Amino acid sequence: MRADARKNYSHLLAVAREVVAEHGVDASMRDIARRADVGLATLLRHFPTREALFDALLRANLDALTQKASELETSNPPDEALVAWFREGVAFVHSYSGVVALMASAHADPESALHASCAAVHSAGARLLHRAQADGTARADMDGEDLFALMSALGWLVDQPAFAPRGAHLFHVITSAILANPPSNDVKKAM
Amino acid sequence: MRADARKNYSHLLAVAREVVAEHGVDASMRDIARRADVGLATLLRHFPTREALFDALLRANLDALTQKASELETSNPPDEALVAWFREGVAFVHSYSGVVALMASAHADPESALHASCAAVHSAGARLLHRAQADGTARADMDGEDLFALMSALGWLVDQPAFAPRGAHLFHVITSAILANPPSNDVKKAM
DNA sequence: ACCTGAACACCGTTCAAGT
DNA sequence: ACCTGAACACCGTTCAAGT
Repeated sequence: MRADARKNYSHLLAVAREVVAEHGVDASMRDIARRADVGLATLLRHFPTREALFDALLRANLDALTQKASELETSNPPDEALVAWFREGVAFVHSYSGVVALMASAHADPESALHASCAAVHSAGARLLHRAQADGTARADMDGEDLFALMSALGWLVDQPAFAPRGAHLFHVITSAILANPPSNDVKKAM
Repeated sequence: MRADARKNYSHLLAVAREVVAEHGVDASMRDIARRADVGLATLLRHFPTREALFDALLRANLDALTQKASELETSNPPDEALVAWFREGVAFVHSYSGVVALMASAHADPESALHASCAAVHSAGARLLHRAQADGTARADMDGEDLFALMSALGWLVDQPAFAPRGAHLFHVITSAILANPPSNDVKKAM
């Protein structure tokens, strides 16, 4: 990669981060290019599709979420670790408006650039869930896929202005469904 | 309304129903007009905004959902009635792809054409919830808003190709969170 | 190698002109 | 009253032409 290309690349990424923070995942590619003082075709050259752009934007965060699961796995009781990580996950999908739909489709499509990172998050979560299930503190009739789905659903909920104010409470309700024997004190402690 | 106008109106509505069934709520207005063999401006004249179109498309179904709540209220035990209606609601938001986001925003915006019908659904659900709470079969720390939110979240989940296959199971998980004392047999009976 | 303007096919909105 | 084509300002995609 040539020097000017590399400079364009990182500048575009920084600008994209701003614009997406403002307008969510439906931000206009043209708008990003404009704000970066660069031709639209140049943006498309670095990121041929909107998904490629979000791959670059989100990969680090997704990997951090996977990493977080490993840490919690060794240092916390299974149920608290699960809830703490679940909270972390919901917060992440809330980081950019609309990102949850993107992840859901990336998760379904193996061709997607984000698929690998999503799968890593998925299985990191599954490990935490299985540990809590073995411990008897998480309901047995769930798997990593269900956990991922519920995390996404909560992410979607807090993304809706109508439901965002109730986010914390809805988190509590869904969490209590995941924990087989939900003593509300323990849940609050883990939060 | 003139005769030709009325004819156009109902024809547009029928065509819109088809196109939306195919392409979801993001269907192009231009496309609908085209398929109806009518000028785009004519479509916009009858339905000035996409939301006005969906008001016409969905109002009958929303009112039916409200009606359904009243019926269940008189003829079923509180917990079964609640679960049965909840299921009905999830099925409805699944009727057109993407309709759940539309409803969430209509619910938040009092100016929306769909606001009244959404509010009616909302309070019909709240009545069923309160009845089950008084009965002791639904958890006490929820209100109609939470019920509406969870219904929407499930609607969103089954709308995602990645999660749709697990819809029934996720319904069961969330339902068990709503019912304070969830004996899985009773839940299944109510389904 | 890398960048870019321009052409293309789409979209929703608006409005003057037709019947 | 009601309909409509056309102009407008947007969008993402593509590509020949520039450095």
